[in-house]
Amino acid sequence: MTEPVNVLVAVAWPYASGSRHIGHLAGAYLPADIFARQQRLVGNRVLMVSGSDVHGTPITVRAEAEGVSPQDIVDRYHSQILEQWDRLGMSWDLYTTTGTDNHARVTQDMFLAQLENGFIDRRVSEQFYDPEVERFLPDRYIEGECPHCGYGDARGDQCDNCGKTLDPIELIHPRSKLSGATPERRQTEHFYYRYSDFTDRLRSYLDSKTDWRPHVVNFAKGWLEDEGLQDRAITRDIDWGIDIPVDDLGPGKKIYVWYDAVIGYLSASKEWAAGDRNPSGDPQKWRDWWENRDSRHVYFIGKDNIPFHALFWPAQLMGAGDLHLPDSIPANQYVTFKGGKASASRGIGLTIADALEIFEPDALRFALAAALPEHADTEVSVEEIGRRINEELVATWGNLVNRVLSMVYKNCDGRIPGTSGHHTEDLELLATVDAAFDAGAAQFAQVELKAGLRTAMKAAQATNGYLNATEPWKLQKTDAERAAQVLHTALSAINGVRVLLAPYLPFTSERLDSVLGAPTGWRRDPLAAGTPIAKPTPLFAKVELEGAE
RNA sequence: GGCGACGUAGCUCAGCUGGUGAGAGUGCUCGACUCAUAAUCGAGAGGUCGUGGGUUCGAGUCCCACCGUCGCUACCA
Repeated sequence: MTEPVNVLVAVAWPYASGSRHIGHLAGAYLPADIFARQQRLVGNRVLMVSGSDVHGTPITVRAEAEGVSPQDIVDRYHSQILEQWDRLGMSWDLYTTTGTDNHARVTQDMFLAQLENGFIDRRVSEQFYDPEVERFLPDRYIEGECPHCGYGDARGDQCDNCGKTLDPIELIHPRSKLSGATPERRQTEHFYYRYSDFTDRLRSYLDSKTDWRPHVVNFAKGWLEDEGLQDRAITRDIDWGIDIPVDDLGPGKKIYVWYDAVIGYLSASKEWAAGDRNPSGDPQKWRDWWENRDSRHVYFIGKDNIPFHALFWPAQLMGAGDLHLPDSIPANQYVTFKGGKASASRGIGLTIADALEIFEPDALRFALAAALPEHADTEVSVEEIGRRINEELVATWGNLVNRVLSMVYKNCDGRIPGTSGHHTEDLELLATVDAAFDAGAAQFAQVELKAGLRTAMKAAQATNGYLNATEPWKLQKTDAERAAQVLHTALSAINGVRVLLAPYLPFTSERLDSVLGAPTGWRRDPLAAGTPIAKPTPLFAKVELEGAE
């Protein structure tokens, strides 16, 4: 085997406002968890981090609408998200929030380093201001009449009716979404990050990423094509956010979300190192991932997040010092429902909570993993998820385990039989399963998780075929010794397949530990003959889908 | 408007740097089997690879145009 590598599995930070839907799950969280689990089995040192993004205008607006504090909103959704991760089997090394003191400190340190290095400066600009609620307004909080189509409720950034991109200045009869007041223009001073200084470095950085998915690298390069990256303000007139570590601008200003959110990958790594979950106890352990050229950083995000992770975040890292840049950003496309992008706020598709009401966690993970939008938008529906579970997961894998365990239980005194040698067909089956580990490892290295699942399922199908060919239920009557050999072989194959599937199906794979023992790595372990087995029960129940959805 | 991705069997999708008769899963038909959650295994039917041009000895795979779908368009993150 190759030397263990330090792998950072960095997962997009969900916004702690509103419910997550299964598009988010299939887009980022589930593939991250599958990948992380497989990498741990391979023997790599995995650090999988993420957390809830607690800053941003929408949270403050929602808080005001409900008459509670932003922290109340954050607490509500963060705990809801945590509970769902638990039910889904997400194997975080740390899932934190951007609301910690640690995150504020790391963000401020990075800000100061970039300021010191000359990549942050101050500029004055004009912004829209709502005099009634005394707050500066993001573009999309200004509404008015669209100058192109006359639609009355166009937002300041875009008209939902004709789809044209707008500048709030263009709106006819602009009004604040918060109060309805007519916005005023006021001057305000902010810190800007000089992203434009990094255009050339980013260009060669992206040019070196020849193995990235085409849609990711093309999209990122598209931003650099013309005049390169633009500098962006990284502070805001807002009172909910991280304090600016220098007081040059006066009160009422904070660091803005999208500058600090990506820093969460680093701050969470430091929080992990300093905490109880770091087995080494060394608070400097984060350096093994961030200050190590041989580590590998893989970012799991949806395609809407590509600019932030392929451009802005690398530029921030470059400006802060010698920290490890993203090695791979296997951004997924979208899961669609009836042709539309999943969106919890628009009521399209299923929320994670809805899905967990209908499907058991492993079955849901299986169905979504089989439909990951790795290369193109992928259509899913409740019926399709149910079909995948019943026709593929239950029929091929669940039934295989059940039929073999049932025969072993009945015919072998309830214990794993030993074996007195193998026939050619036995060895062929085991060789097929073992070969799947090599094929699967190659697919995981490319983060082709859908293909990895197919590889595992093919091994399961080969085992079903082996049973139909050898017919141990007949041998039992004529040649019990050979029947035991066959069952031993089939169970050994299952022992391999369950490891191949373990990244996808953590709960049910673990249920087999009592019979097969815990996996020791990305391989098929030998069986422990004589291990008693209980009367088998199916790993998965079929889903009953009544009528049309 | 600009940019990007996608458009391949009924359905959901693979097809890498162009090269023997276009694939998988599922569904459908037929057959085998009955240990197993009416599950399994085998065989078969089923496709103008969006449309029209072009490059090439040869294109699903490269180029152009068009049609359709989706997304992004920098103050949602």
